[in-house]
Amino acid sequence: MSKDFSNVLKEANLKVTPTRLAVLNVFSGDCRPINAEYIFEKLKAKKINLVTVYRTLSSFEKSDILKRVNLHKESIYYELDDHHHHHIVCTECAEFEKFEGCISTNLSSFSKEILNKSKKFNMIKEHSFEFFGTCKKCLKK
Amino acid sequence: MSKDFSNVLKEANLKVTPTRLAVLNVFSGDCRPINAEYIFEKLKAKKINLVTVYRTLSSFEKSDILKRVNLHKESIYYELDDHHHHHIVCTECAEFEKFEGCISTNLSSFSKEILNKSKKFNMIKEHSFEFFGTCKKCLKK
DNA sequence: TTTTTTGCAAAAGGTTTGCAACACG
DNA sequence: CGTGTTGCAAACCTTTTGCAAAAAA
Repeated sequence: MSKDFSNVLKEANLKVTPTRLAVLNVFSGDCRPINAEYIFEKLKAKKINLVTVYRTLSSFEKSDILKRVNLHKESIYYELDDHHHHHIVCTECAEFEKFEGCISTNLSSFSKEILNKSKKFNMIKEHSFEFFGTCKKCLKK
Repeated sequence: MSKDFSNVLKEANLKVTPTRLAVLNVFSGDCRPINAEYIFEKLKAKKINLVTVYRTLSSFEKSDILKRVNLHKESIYYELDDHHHHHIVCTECAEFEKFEGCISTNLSSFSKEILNKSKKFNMIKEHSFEFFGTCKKCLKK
């Protein structure tokens, strides 16, 4: 059931440890944004310290294995930095959904245009693009 | 130098107090996303409690006077909810810049398309769209 | 006077840090 | 064996809450 992510870690110059492999497996298991607390709960049986989870997430982010996601939530959410996509997020509950397309075609020309007009910036590294709404369940309440 | 925002407060059914007027003036003074700490510092002379600043921001957000902005920063940023725009944010420092255009033309048709495909959502209330990069000053370092 | 707002102190979250013990390579 | 990783305890920082005093309408 669990993949072997040793090579991912080696490529990132991170030592292969049971903790790190376990954390990566949580991400590949439910492929959606998750936070430190969630991983801690999922791995409770392995008695991994919450602090270690935070440090693991932080090092994975630096190594571009994980990516921070902005969900307007109280804590920091990450997901595997594998393919480009965005989210619709429910502002009432924890529900959300991925969507694959971006603003597609004209994004790169749009960002060039922005940079041309900009006095302070001449480089864009990434962008956020999320929709916020109320999910069907919350609408019924 | 300072505008009178009494009517803004009255329309929102909020009582007109010196503290609230002062906070609104900070926002209209530097029109950019700011956080509680910043307002607290700006109004230090008036000896306004930080807790009060938090409560003020919170009530302004509920009344749609202010809007939360997602800047990937550690604390919550707000700005006046007057006209639609987005930001380029420096990931290295506090620098950022507004830009007026949105993903413009095809945003609404894009969001309809997203909702058609979605199983969990049938309503979108708002969206985030921010560029992240390194500002010219930070690039030089 | 009634209700809302404010200040103070304290608590609550989420996240980070220091240091020593441990484990990967 | 050396350096990177982990656990534990404690600190930190931002934000929230409870309660009583003060101010708005």
